[in-house]
Amino acid sequence: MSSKDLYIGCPVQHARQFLSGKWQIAILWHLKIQPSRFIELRKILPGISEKVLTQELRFFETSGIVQREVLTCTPQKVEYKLTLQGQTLIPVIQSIIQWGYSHLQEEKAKRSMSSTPISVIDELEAMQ
Amino acid sequence: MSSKDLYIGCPVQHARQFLSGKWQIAILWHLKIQPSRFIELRKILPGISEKVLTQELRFFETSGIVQREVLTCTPQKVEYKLTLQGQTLIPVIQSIIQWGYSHLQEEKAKRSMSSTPISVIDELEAMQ
DNA sequence: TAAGTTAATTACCTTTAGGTAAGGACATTG
DNA sequence: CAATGTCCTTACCTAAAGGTAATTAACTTA
Repeated sequence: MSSKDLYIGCPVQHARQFLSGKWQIAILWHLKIQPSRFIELRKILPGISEKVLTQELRFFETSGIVQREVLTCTPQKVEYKLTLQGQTLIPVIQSIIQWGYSHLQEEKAKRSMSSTPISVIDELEAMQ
Repeated sequence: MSSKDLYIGCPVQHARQFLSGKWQIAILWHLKIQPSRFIELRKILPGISEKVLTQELRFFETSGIVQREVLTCTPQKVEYKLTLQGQTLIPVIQSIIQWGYSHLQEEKAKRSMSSTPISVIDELEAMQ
């Protein structure tokens, strides 16, 4: 039994398939901003490997979240875009990103209130 | 550099620390429903190991998401509950679970429309 | 005092996720 | 026809996540 099938019936584990991967949210978020080609996604997500990018695109495709479209033009292009189902994930992703952003801001605010200079904290972080 | 520190500054990766673990959403969701003891969480989350449960509780504690409280009563009790910061995650988690639930329903609807009897599909799934 | 309960911790292991690097298929351009 | 660009696939490896099981410490109950 593969991990993808492990949690048939649990909403949490079901949703997790689409949101917990390192690059999944970033991929879907960018496809919401605009339908994109393979190469564009690779550029906009610095650090992602081609293996994982195709892997996730295939998974989203077979799950009905993303639609793959081969454009007959020159040079050859393959465009990926969200399906209607995929678009239902956008508000969820939006709330995740919004929370991440706010929580980061709060952390920064807390640090700048402390007596330790920010520069020192940043240095310490960089050393790790 | 640990994976927890890898993405300082990126809202997506920051939020992912709290939501992508196998049991994280389930733990927080239950703590929203009610403050709980270690043993209660273990019971309500069948399959979670004690190791992972303490691990996540420690992480949430040091992140300011969950508050640990030792109750001076007999028998000894340790209660975990969401902090104010932790409560800000609840709408996010709610939208994730809601989506998971709806998407599961859609999948079921699709399967029952197909010509293959559900029983056969279920058998095939069980075989994996 | 022995046994049980609660809340852990730890060492060890397996599984999964993700990264690296090589290469292939197909088309276009020079 | 060689070189280049796009969109992959594959084999192999490392690192991270998670599970198992033994153990502990503090306390309680019989």
